[in-house]
Amino acid sequence: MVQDLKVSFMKKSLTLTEKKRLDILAAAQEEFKEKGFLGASMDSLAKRAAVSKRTVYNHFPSKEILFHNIVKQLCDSFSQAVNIQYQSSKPLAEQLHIAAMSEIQLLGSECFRDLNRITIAELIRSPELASSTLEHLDQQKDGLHVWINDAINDGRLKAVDSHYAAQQFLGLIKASAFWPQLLLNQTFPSPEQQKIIADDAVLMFLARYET
Amino acid sequence: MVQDLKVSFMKKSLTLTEKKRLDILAAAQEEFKEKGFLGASMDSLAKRAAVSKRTVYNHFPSKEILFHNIVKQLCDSFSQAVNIQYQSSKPLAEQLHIAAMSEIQLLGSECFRDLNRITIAELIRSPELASSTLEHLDQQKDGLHVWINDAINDGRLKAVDSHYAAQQFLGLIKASAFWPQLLLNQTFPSPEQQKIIADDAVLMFLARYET
DNA sequence: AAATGTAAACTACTCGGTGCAGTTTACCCA
DNA sequence: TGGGTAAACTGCACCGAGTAGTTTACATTT
Repeated sequence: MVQDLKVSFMKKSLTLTEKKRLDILAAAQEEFKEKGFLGASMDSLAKRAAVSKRTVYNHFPSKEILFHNIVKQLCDSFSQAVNIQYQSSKPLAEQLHIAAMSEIQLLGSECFRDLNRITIAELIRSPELASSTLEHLDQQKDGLHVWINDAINDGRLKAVDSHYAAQQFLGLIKASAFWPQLLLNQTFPSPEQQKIIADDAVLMFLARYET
Repeated sequence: MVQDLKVSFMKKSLTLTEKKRLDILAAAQEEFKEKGFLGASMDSLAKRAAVSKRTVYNHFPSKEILFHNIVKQLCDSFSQAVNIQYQSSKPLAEQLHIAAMSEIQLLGSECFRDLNRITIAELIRSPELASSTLEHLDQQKDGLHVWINDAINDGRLKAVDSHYAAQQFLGLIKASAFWPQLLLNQTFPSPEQQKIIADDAVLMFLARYET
């Protein structure tokens, strides 16, 4: 009984304060996504969250800190990276195709798109503001580069700079499934188109690098 | 003699009012490049140009119009597009390599880099603000897509979507010679690296699409 | 009744843009 | 070559709106 009260009390106090926090984060994400760091207004943001501006400042001491929290939150939300484990028993094409498809999935995911819409514009002019994005931005590349190294050591790929090769592979994919969507608001490729994009990337890559 | 006088006279008269105009444009380009459209300040810009703010507004009625003039000026400065003319008598690899190299040259040129630093950030959030860039941004792609169509009609490339194929080819190049420099401030590839990038792009492309 | 969270007013700016008085420059004509 | 006229430039004050962040005073809850 006493415990029940205590639990519900703590739960409520947590959720009520915490709910405001989440409301603020959600509103801030929208605001930053729409208007960028400079364009976003703390007043408008507070209104969006249906919360007093003072409450915003109770949770986040400054606009910059709030921005960093947004970026951090978005980074965490897709922490499961594109994981590709080299397997010497399977065909390279099969493994690469899986990697390509999961990369495309990542590029198309809501949170990844949001993260990029928010940070890339800031990245161009103030690297420190969006610095936490950098590692995440190309963390897939690192996974792929390890896979390529493994395949090279296994004698199944030509000995090339694995970072460079990974960059090529991902560039091929992003050219169709990332940049046009980010910059030109093109629609994201359909599942069939995704398959084609992945296939083409794999074919081109192996035609060049397979031993 | 008379002509000399007239020339120097006209030159002087033009340059003095026009010089201010050019000073303003130069200062505005720096300001926008450093701080973006929102971050740029008309006061700071006027001080940079060593010109009264009123004079700025005498030449350009608003910040937005000034911005558009900057973008227009930068676009015009590399109006000579990447021109690739299909020639059935020459090897595809040779023609593509030339196209790739001139594309890389364009990507590395000062004015093109400036244009992109200024417009891409705005492109993400306010397409209309940087709309004039769109055509120029991918005008090379259009040239390449015509070349691909010609090669297909000549029976030397498989029948594929030429826009898509051009996108792949340019994506391959941009992955190494554009995006890392724009977003991560990486150094531009050396001439030897450029040659490698171009070669790889050509090899991959032809391995996939040559008949 | 105490405490907390709230809204609204407030501070001390900066912004884009304008009005204006006075100065400098450019150009034409005598 | 000199003088006059018109245009352009200057610097300043100023406007209204909006900014991040802070204070104050009220209301709701427990």
